[in-house]
Amino acid sequence: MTAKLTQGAVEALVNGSHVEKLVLQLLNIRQINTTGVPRYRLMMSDGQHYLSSFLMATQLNHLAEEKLLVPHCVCLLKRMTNNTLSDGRHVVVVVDMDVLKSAEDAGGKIGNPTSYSTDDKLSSPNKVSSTTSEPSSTSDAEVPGPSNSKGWGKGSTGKAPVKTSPMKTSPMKGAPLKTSPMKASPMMTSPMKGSPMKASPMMTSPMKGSPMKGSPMKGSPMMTSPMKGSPMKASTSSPGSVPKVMPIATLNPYNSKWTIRARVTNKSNIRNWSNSRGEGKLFSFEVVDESGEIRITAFNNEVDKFFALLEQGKVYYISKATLKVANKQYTTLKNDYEMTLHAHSSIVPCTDSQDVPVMQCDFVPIGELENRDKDSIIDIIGVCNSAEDVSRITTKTSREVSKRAINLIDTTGKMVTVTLWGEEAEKFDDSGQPVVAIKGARLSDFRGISLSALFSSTIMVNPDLPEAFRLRAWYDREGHAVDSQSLTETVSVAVGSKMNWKTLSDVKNENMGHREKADYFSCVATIVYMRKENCLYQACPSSDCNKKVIDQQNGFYRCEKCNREFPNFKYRLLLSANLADFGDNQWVTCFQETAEVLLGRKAEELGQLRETDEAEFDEVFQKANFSTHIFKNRVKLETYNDESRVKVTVMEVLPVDHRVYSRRLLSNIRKLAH
DNA sequence: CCCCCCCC
Repeated sequence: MTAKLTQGAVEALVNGSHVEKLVLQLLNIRQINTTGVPRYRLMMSDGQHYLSSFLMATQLNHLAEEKLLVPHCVCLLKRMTNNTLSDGRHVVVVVDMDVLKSAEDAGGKIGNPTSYSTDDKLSSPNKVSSTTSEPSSTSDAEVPGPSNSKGWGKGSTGKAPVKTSPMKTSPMKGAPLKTSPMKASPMMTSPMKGSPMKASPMMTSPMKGSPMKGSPMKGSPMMTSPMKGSPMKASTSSPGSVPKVMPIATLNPYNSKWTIRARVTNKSNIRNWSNSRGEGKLFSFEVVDESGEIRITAFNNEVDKFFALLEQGKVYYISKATLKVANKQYTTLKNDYEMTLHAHSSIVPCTDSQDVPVMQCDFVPIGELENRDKDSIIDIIGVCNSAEDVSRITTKTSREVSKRAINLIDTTGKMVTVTLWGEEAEKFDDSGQPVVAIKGARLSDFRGISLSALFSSTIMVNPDLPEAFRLRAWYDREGHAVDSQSLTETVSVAVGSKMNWKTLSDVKNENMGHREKADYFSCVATIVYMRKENCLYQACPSSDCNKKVIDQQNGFYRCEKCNREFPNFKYRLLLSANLADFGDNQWVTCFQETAEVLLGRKAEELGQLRETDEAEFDEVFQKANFSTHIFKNRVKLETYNDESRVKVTVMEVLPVDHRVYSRRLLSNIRKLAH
């Protein structure tokens, strides 16, 4: 049986129609880069036409790596971004896709598709007949390169000659694409309504714009794979030519004949300096293109010449500046070099600039900050759901500076506080819960985990980035209702103020619970034993009664408290557990809610499990054992039959990683232990 | 040629 392909799909894509859920047959797959994260280009057929300009988003690479995507398999394309390049060509970025039918099951090529490659509209050096039974992709050996590199394939690459075998790889990496934002936007998954900002002409590259299913915070291919050995590199070496636009990533101090076309992402104020070596004024700015980023500094005369010309967010042709090795101590940009302008430097505004990316960010999900090193420089994006008012503080060097702490949340359910300084603090407006992206913030361990903006940080409010659109949609849909757990301690965190931290030996040494009223304490401890045999009991099914029922052995259960018999009962948990910390251990009692948290299962589930699958029932306990939590406890001396002993009841169980106070406690415990 | 990155 042959699979049914979506007829006319290729034509619809080429015409820019909004299409979804296409069933297409893979005719060819090819890796288009040799280094970095692999990127695959697909040739797909709808049975009538084939098109080779499908680019697979990297999160689908596993399909290729698991050898599921082999020629003739039938695919369901669930999500795409359809990009029309400025020269009319199309690139369809496949964002989500399933393999419906293996190549084997599909039983060969379906129909006799002919080429519908839009590339054919252009003169192509390696045009291939569309009637070949095994179409090769050589008519478009490359994903289109940036800007003025219109040539396909032959002669357009630097290191490797273009071969004509269908599976050849090219040296191009993270190929930048031109895009028409208006064409791409209807296929964006994020609703444009209630978007962080009106769509601006400064659209990011389509790859950057590809929604990353499952991992919205993963960096885009652009961010992770700086373009090296791009076609543009070779183009500059053609003899007698004027300096061609070069990718920033290819600049080095040994070649002075270049022009870059780049967007200003961060422009400093003019600053004066004075030291033993002299005095003067300077400002610096950062620029980005598809390939990378670089910092540029202007001194004295160049300050006068260029400061007013350069505007943040605008694109310029820049040439004739001095490249020198960047001092990594002072820069957070991903470039080994930086630039200094001199008397002959040229900076010219560029008007056709929409293909130059806005910024290269590699956002770290807030929930992942805990795994990053203190003082590391990271990019962060989140919804600012609350913010402090601006305040003035005096630094250790007696300078006055404004500061404002803002709280960011994201889909990880975590919140982090970021401190903004100076002008950024003063002008920040948190109204409307804006999406805030910060490039180059520093991770601090102050109050647990917090972030601080630096002079070099770029703060973007409601940036025109796909991550921002996704966050906006998430926040408006559900995020606003999420009670995010803060990684940063705040005085207002109730849980912090209520915590009466004790080690288990403290509890004994201080005779806690011996007074008339119960004592409460919190500890970080590990479960070392649970009495699973008696952890469940059959309780009265009436909603507000948890009394143990007596099995009448006739299908009825009697509750003495309610003085009634019921045909059913409910399971309740009453779990005895032994907790240990580094110095001591303690038996505690966990009732229903806390036991459910520790075991990760509902009482009813566990009851069923015990009846039906004892092995899995045991597994639940195996899994929970030796887990470490924060326990909030009540301790009280209780007397049975003239025998007194301290009884500890767990009131609440909190995950260790969620509560910053535990970090402090854990650190104290570590100190004590040594 | 600068290189400050703050405060609770």
